[in-house]
Parts: sequence; C-alpha cells; structure tokens
Amino acid sequence: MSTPFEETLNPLVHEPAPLRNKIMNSLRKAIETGALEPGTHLVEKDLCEKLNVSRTSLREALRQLQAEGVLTDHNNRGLTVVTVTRTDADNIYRIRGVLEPLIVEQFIENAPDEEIEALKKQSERLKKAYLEGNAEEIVATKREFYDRICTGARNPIAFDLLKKLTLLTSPLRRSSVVRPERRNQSIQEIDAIVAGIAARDKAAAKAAAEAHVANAAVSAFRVAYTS
Amino acid sequence: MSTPFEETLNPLVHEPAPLRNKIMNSLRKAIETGALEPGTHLVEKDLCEKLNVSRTSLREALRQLQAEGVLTDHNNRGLTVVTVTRTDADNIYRIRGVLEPLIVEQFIENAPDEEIEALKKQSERLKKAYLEGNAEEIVATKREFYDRICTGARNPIAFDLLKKLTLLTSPLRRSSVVRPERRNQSIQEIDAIVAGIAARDKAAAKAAAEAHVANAAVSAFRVAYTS
DNA sequence: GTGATTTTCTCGTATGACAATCATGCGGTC
DNA sequence: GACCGCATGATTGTCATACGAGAAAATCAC
Repeated sequence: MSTPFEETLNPLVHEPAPLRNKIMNSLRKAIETGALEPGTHLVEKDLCEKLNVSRTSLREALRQLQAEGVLTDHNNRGLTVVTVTRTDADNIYRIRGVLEPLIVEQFIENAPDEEIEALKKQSERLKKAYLEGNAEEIVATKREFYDRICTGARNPIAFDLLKKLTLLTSPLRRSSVVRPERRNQSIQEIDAIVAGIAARDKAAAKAAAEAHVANAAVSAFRVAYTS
Repeated sequence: MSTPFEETLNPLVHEPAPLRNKIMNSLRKAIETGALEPGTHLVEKDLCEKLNVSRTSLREALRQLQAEGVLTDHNNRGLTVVTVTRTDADNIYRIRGVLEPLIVEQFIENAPDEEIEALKKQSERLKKAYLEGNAEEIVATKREFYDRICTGARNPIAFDLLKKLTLLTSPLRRSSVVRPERRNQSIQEIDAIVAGIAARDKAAAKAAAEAHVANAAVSAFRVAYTS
C-alpha cells in the first residue's frame, strides 16, 4: 500500500447495467451467432418468459435495437430480425469501404508508436489464429484487432457505426470465415494494412483497408447469394 | 379518371404512427431547432405532462433517441440532450467527408437522367433561396436538395446515417447558415457538385462533395468554437 | 367449398406501485 | 465554522395489470 491514493483509486466507473442493456446484449448476441435467424418474428410475451423479464423492460430494449436497425417493423404487427437483402449488403459494404479507410487514416494520425507496436503484435496473433485456430478463435482475435485499430483512431462515433453495420451483415460473415482460401487472402490484406500503418503511409494503408473490405464483400456474397 | 388504376392507386401505405414516433419527432424537432439545448436534463415526469403521454410511451421514445445518440445517459441518473464536443464534431465531419462523396458516387451510378435534371432544377431553387430567402427557406430548400441526392443514390442506409449525424451537429449548423459570406461559398460548392454529377464525372463530383463538407466544417467551427 | 362471423392473439398505451439510488437540507459534533 | 450523519424528497428502473384495436385464425352457416 505504498502507492498514493491518487494513483490507485480510479473514479469507479458506475456499472449498474440496467436490465434493458442485458436484454439488448442477449438479443444481439443471439442474432450475431445466428440463434435468431433473419426474418424471425419476435413475440413479446414469449421473449418475456424466456428472458424472465417484464414486458416494460423488454419493450424498451426492443425499441433500442429497432433504432439500431437490427430489428425491423413488420407491417405494424410486431418486430422481426432484419433480413439484409443483397442490395442492403452491397450498400453496407460500400459504406464500410469508405469508413474503414477513414479509421485507418485517423489511426495513423492519432495513435502513438506504442499502439502501432501493439497492433503489429496483434496482427501476428491473428495470423497464427488464421493458420491453426478454430473459427471462434479467429473471430475473437480478429475482433480484438479491429477494436485496437478503431480505438486507436480516436473516432468513437465511426467505431460505433462500424459495429452496427457489421452486426447487420453477421449472417453473411459467419459463413464466410470458414472458407480456407479466404483465410490466406485475409492474412495478406491485413498484412498490407499493418504495413501501411507501420510506415505511417496513409495512402497505402487506406488503399489496403478499402481492398480488404471489397474482398470481404466478394467473399461474403459468394457464400450467401451464390452470385 | 381516364388513367388506369395501376397508376393512380398506390398501395396506400398504412400509417398508424404509434405515439412514440410522434414523441420522437417532437423531441427531435425541439433539439434540431434549439428549443432543447445541448446539456438539457430531461425529467420524465415533466415531459409526460408537457406532451400529455404516459411514462411508458415516453420512455420507449427516449430509448430510441438514446440509441440514435441524440440523448445520452447522465451517470444513470436521467438523460440529457447530447453535447457535441469539438472533437466529436470533428469526427462527425470526417465521417460526413467520406459518406457524402460515396452518396454522390452512387447517385452517379444509379440515378437516371431525369433525376439529374430534377437535381439541377433543385439546385437553381437553392441558389435563389440563398440569394433572397430567409434562413428557414434556405434550410428547407437545402434539405430537399440533399434528400434528392440521397434518395437518388439508392443507399437508404447511408442516408439514414447521414440524417443522424447531421442532427447531432445541428446546434453548430444553425448558427452557421446565417453568415452571408458562407452563402456564396456554398453556392459555388454546390454548383461544382451538380456539375460533376451532370457530367457523370465521379472523381470531380466526389472531390466537390468532400470539399463542401470540409468547408462546412470550417464554417461551423468558426462560429461555434471560435478557434 | 366459400363467405361471414366469432374468437384469439398480439401490440399499443395507460396506470399504479415499489425498490434503489441520488440530491438536498438539517441538526449535531468537534 | 467545517464536517459528519441522517432523514427526506425526487427520479429512475422495474414490475404487474388492464383494456382497446386490429389482424389472424378458427368456427360457423350456407
């Protein structure tokens, strides 16, 4: 106990975690993992019983998910898990195709060298996961990689948008990760991004990020819509 | 009544307008117009009485606005109208700086010639409004101009994002429109965008759109943060 | 079988209640 | 006078319950 209080006592971030937030997380995860498939009709009473919460809290959580675009109004007769059409997915990838380069650019602008080093290490972990890990491990490692870039970019608003957008296309991406040939391609693309960032070369990094999104789109579409 | 039914009778979209939507629109407008200033603490009971609605419906509307980022949690003790910091605003304009060029690009890809013609006419109206109209008229005409581009781009998701982002910065933009020197600049920038679109020149149009956002940011910051 | 009628289901909205928590003010102590 | 403890009030979070409206499903009548 030799360290002074000022350094050991943080403001103690208040985490009451209102019930509705837990409900949201639960539903979001269910959608992300595919437990709730697109198009599923949600009946309030059933969900209340399954989650063991009151309708009031449940509905507030539903409203929030609706505002995020994860749930959509079904001709004023309840909510359904949103079904992303091919056109929607196209548009989402177009948006990601400009947002992710922006994030990379801002990372280069704002992240100190330590974070670049940490990012490099994380990309090595990701590479290893791609080569020998299972699907879950890949997804988890990749998410951490993304989080690192997005946090380092110091643009929480864009980060938030990206999270929402990727959640929408999670049904597509789920089936895409398992394809082995996509893995090798991903490794190369991510290497290119990291290399551009390490050199603080905005143009190169942005181009790599854009290409990465474009290829992810192609891969997702190949699986999902058999184009 | 000589026209066939198929052309005169539209599917007649059912508009039940749940109460919570009216509440949302009311609050949104209040924020947009400045009637509710950033930082204002919202007390549920007061709002219920002012709007004459039940707490149930009000809270659902609040949750939705919270998810949109318009309202923010105030240490778990009520909601406040979000205060956009200088950094936030910077990030928002950065995002708009990549989203709006994307919209313009997709407009060029997807909009038929008629819509380009209509856009040109609208830009003329906007020019006239800038020169002789009052602030409200300018805002309304400009909004219609934007709506036309965004709708023509056939990317409703990006459109939605832009609407939410611009709402967040409405306190800044409100004070910026009135500055006369900004008006002339705006006219030129919009002319450049329309010219690029008319020529279906993606690069030119996108560059003009990006420049327009960048200048709008500068103008907004000059007023709001006296940098 | 088909059209009309009734029943059921589900959502939208409202009300009242209670616990938990925070803000405030008051009195007592040093 | 500054500080602590405590009672009080205000506000949110959560719940149970209720009822009307509209759609869907089931039933009935022909």
